[in-house]
Amino acid sequence: MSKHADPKTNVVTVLQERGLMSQLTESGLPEAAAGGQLYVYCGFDATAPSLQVGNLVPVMALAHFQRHGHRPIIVVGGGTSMIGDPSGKSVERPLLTAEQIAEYAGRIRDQLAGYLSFEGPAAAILVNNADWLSKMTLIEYLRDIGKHFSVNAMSAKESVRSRLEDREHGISYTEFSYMVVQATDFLHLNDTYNCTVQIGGHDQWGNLTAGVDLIRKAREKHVHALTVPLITSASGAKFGKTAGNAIWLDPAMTTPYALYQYWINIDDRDVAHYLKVFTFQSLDDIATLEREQEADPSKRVGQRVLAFELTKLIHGEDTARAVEAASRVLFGGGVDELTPEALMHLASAVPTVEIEAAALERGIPVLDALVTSGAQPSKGAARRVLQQGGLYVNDARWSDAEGVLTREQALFGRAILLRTGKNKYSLLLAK
RNA sequence: GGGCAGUUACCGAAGUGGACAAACGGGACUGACUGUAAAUCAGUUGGCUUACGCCUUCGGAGGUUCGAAUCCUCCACUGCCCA
Repeated sequence: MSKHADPKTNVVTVLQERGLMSQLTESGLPEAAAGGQLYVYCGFDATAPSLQVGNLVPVMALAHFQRHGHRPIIVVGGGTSMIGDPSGKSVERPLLTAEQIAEYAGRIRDQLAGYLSFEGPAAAILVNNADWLSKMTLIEYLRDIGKHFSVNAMSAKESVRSRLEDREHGISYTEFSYMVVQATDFLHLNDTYNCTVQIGGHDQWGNLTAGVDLIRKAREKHVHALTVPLITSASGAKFGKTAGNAIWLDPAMTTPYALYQYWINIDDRDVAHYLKVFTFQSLDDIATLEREQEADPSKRVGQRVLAFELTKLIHGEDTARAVEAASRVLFGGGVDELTPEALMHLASAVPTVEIEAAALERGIPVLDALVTSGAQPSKGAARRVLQQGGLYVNDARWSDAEGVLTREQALFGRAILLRTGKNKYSLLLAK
């Protein structure tokens, strides 16, 4: 696997080859990239305490830029998050305090540590747009920025137009201004760092070009905008979600085990595509994996590499090995192969609930166990699953709703492995 | 400020006094088939209960009624039109 890009290859070509490019302004970015170090920026919302896997697409694009010697700038949207992008449908925007944003910024930095280097000649820079947006006066904003925007042009942008036509929601003046504010960011970064490239999601195109236009009008400079594609899945399921919940990069919000499992379960048809987009594996290596995958799809070689690499990038190699091992026990040999050491690995990977040894001695009603372990939201739901034949205790189907779990079932005298459905595990562990 | 329309479960959307825990679709869950895949088929999808059943829910608060998601009053929010 080639970790470092061939510096002679143009970064734009690389992005294209890997399916990381959707739209690009016709402003000569490939030539500019070949001509020397560029500052490339991408903004991230600060409304959630963590990035999610969907955010990794622009992150990968930034990482490729950095590996070609360019400097990434991460903008935490402390200011813009308070306004709300009209392309997001949610109306309510939490007003975050400066402390919260600072905390989120720190987390984002940690989460990106596996992707971007914050040291060296191409060190990534992390800034908060509240630092400059909150200092701007209304008069300055209207005179220096607003003057360059035509309402007619703004109204024509997809993000605004769709809301104007939407009888249900409409659009507030605040949200309407979003693109102007984002363009202000670009202008500021251009003034401060001579930043000339902005990256964003496909739906950000209108906002990115607003910045390009502003810099052209206000500074008579030509800068670049590039969007990464919206990642889709072959089955039509939303990318980056399971059961409607986002896959977060924060291990407290999505466990590394769950993250690993998410990638292991990727549809065959998407594997090669995702390997290109989300890993740094060489295209040759990916082609090899693709051939192996075709020869024997049931081995999931592609998914295994995808899951391992992603877990490693996000949580580090040790964690990746641990969750890989845990997954191998659960979906390979099963409980028969479980050793006391492997059990400890499982406990750190699978959702685990500690119980009193005495409670286990007395016996725990199985339905209660399902609820306390968090495997099911209510006893009714637990009963339903059981009646449908979806409950397994230590990998053996369990059909007695009145049943009680005792030390007799416990592995090594202290652990009971619960499973609902095909692959949702949880562990009860006596102290 | 005035007028009109709307707010139903995870989402969309029916329901306009009793047969409503609330149609239908999507999503999700479970099973069969499989490879921890896809597709397909079947079932499930408010809480408690072995069950009879009981309890809570149709934007919020009151009211009318034997009985309210449905009628009335006030309030909040959203959209459209007028000023």
